[in-house]
Amino acid sequence: MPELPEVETIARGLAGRVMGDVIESVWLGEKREPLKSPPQEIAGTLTGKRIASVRRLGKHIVFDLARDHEPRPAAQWIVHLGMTGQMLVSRPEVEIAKHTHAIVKLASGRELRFVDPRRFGRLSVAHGFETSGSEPLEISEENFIKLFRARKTPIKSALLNQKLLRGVGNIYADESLYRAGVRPRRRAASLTRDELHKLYRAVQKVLKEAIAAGGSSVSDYVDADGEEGFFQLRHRVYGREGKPCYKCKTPIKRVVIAGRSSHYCPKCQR
DNA sequence: ACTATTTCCTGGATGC
DNA sequence: TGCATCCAGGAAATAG
Repeated sequence: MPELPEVETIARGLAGRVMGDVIESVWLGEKREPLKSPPQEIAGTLTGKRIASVRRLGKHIVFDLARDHEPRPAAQWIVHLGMTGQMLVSRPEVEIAKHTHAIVKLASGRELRFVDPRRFGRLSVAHGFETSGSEPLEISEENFIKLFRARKTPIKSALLNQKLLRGVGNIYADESLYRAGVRPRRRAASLTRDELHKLYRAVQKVLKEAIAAGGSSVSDYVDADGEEGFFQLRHRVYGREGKPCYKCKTPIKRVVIAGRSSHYCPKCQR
């Protein structure tokens, strides 16, 4: 499931392959769920535009679209991959995968294909796209600590709240809390300054390491080249229910918090 | 202004 | 083997 490190990896891969290319035409499938903007608006905004840049914002992929010969982007194509979404660069002769919801033909002859079996992903267009929340790799420690002050919700839920931090999902929330030694059910406001300091460092460390590893490949995540990441090999708690903690051998516990499976070591995390 | 719960989706795993 | 049921979860919608 693509979170910040996976989306960063994908956006970088896409930038290297389609930046500067021009969109010739757009095909959108029958299903309406994957579209957040009306289909004519998406097709109309994309067609004829040059892809000036591709970047990540939270868990979104942002394609900056410019009119030919104009340096400033006139619009953005926003892609959220949801859980099972993939954005692939394909040659036109490659067979169209099941659950392909959009095909964008490029002047270079290749195609951008959006494939998403579960249809939790979303496509939209925008002008001056913004999202709420802070980038976890850019926020200052002082502002990070302020985010959680006076919040009654479990720290795990607060980490997943995109209006606070954007880009942290279930895997990296669990991995960060383990490294910070904090139990996921703790009320956010109950964390001490020292625990918040450790959590700040842990979130940044985990995200940076995961980006360096090309993300975590669980379920069907692959990057723009169809390559898997390998950070899943370094997960210390996520997906390790019942297995021994790497530090103390205590079996890792799994509980459900706000409908999300949450993994932690009952001895190392307090 | 927050917080908690429900809903959307399909493929893979599980159970009988 | 076949069929039914459950589960994964990001974010929006709904309810409190």
